[in-house]
Amino acid sequence: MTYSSELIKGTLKTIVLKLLADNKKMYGYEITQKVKELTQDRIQITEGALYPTLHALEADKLVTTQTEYIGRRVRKYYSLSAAGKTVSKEKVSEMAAFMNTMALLLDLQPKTR
Amino acid sequence: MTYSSELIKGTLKTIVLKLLADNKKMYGYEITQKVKELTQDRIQITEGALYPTLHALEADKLVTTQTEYIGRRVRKYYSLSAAGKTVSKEKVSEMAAFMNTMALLLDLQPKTR
DNA sequence: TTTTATACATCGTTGTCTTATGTATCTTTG
DNA sequence: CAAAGATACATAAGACAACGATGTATAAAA
Repeated sequence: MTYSSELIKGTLKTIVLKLLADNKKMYGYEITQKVKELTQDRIQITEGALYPTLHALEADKLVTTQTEYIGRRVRKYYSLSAAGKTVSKEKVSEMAAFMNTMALLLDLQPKTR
Repeated sequence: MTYSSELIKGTLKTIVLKLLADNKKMYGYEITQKVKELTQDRIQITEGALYPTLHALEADKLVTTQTEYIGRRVRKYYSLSAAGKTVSKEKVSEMAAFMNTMALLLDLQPKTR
């Protein structure tokens, strides 16, 4: 089962930045698999969404890249820049605050209980 | 302070349905003010987003409307239909589940603590 | 009397994601 | 061994939601 994709909108960049903050370097396909695994298949990142996002992060200088070859196959690793680390933290805490507000609004038990 | 609006995307319908579940009948402007109040100005619903959403909910038969006049000014009240009540509950619990998953993914303290 | 608040509505633009498509290599399986 | 599936990148067309601007109109406050 997957969430109605509407909810996931706007969270992709945050997810990617957080994973990179935890893992030093990751490549695109690895990110999709990691998210699938961590969320027990509940969130599936499509490649059509991920790659443009990674390219945007790179254009914004939030990540740096390094290409490696596994046999003859290309693998493009992404790592957070200094700026990326800052933005990652900001995005994650913004998400946390937003979730608390939503919990309040939707009358769910708030985290501070 | 307002959240980077990206996060709010996809949650508007859920918010509206939840408010209507709690309040029997509300009109558009009232909804914008209620959300502002409940979230202490952290979430601001714009009219350009709200009215089309309300119209969509109506087209989907999730809400019924009734027009009233306050003096000479029109006010359009929205109420949940039976189907709307069901969908409201579904959307809210989907949102709750999604938030738990995101908390897990972002390594925030999960709600069950 | 002008500004602000209330109250509705639509429309063009933007941004994000989906779905589809394309290329290529490597591994597993019938 | 051939086909299918997994790994790995990428782009492009289209859908859809929300933003920001704009418009109309009434009521209240400054």
